[in-house]
Amino acid sequence: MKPFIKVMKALSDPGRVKIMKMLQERMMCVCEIQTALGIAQSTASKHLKILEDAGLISYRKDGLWVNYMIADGRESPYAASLIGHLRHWLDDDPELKELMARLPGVQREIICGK
Amino acid sequence: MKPFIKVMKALSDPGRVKIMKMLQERMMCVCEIQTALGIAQSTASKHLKILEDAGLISYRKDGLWVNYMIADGRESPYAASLIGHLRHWLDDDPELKELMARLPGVQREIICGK
DNA sequence: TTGCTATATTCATCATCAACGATATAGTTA
DNA sequence: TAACTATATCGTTGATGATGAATATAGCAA
Repeated sequence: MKPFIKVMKALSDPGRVKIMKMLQERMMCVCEIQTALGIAQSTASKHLKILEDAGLISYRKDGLWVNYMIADGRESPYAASLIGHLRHWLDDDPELKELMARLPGVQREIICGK
Repeated sequence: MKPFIKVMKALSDPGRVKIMKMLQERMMCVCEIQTALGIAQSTASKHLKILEDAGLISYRKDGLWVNYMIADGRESPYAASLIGHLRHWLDDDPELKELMARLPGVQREIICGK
């Protein structure tokens, strides 16, 4: 029961759903996600941890950066199923569409390296 | 986005997931659900309202009783999809198995009509 | 080593939610 | 009509969760 509840809870927050939709497009580091959503760095980091605990995303370290990406779903069948649905679910949501349109302009080189 | 979040939130509570699994077996009135889960009547009623708001269950009044049942899913594609998955998900969960085993003994005639 | 940078963690605050008891409502029966 | 019963709603309390500022950690560079 617990793994299932974890996945549901993780996807019960609009900010985390937005992160999933963005990662569906490409992998991102924390500062990119923070900037795209306009939230504090600690908030972004915590959301990512919750998604990762649920088996919905994974990460790979690259020097100082941490690249987050959609998980392969091997860790949880519930996560795997929801990941699949989220590939098309909410595609018509106006707020998400606007976010996705802004996504190409969100690049770590511009944001972090000042 | 909001309807999706509603479905996820509704299924983020173990008690409500248990209600879904029980209703999958047969329709039930509030006092049966209350007894099966060992919770207060007001708590059961509130859980049912949350599930109904999410489009996961519906009800039919029968005199003084209110029979709750799994929704047909026409109200929300997210609800419809999760309802489908929940037909087999969590079937191996020990706590749920024990609950389902007790279900046949939970009958409104025995509980309510004292 | 020392500094610099991206991320993680801690802490405090505020909001949301689950729980129960008490009360209100709706429908039945006498 | 007046009781009785199943359910819904109202208040309140305690727990959980989201947020941001501050601090700690990890890794690169000089």
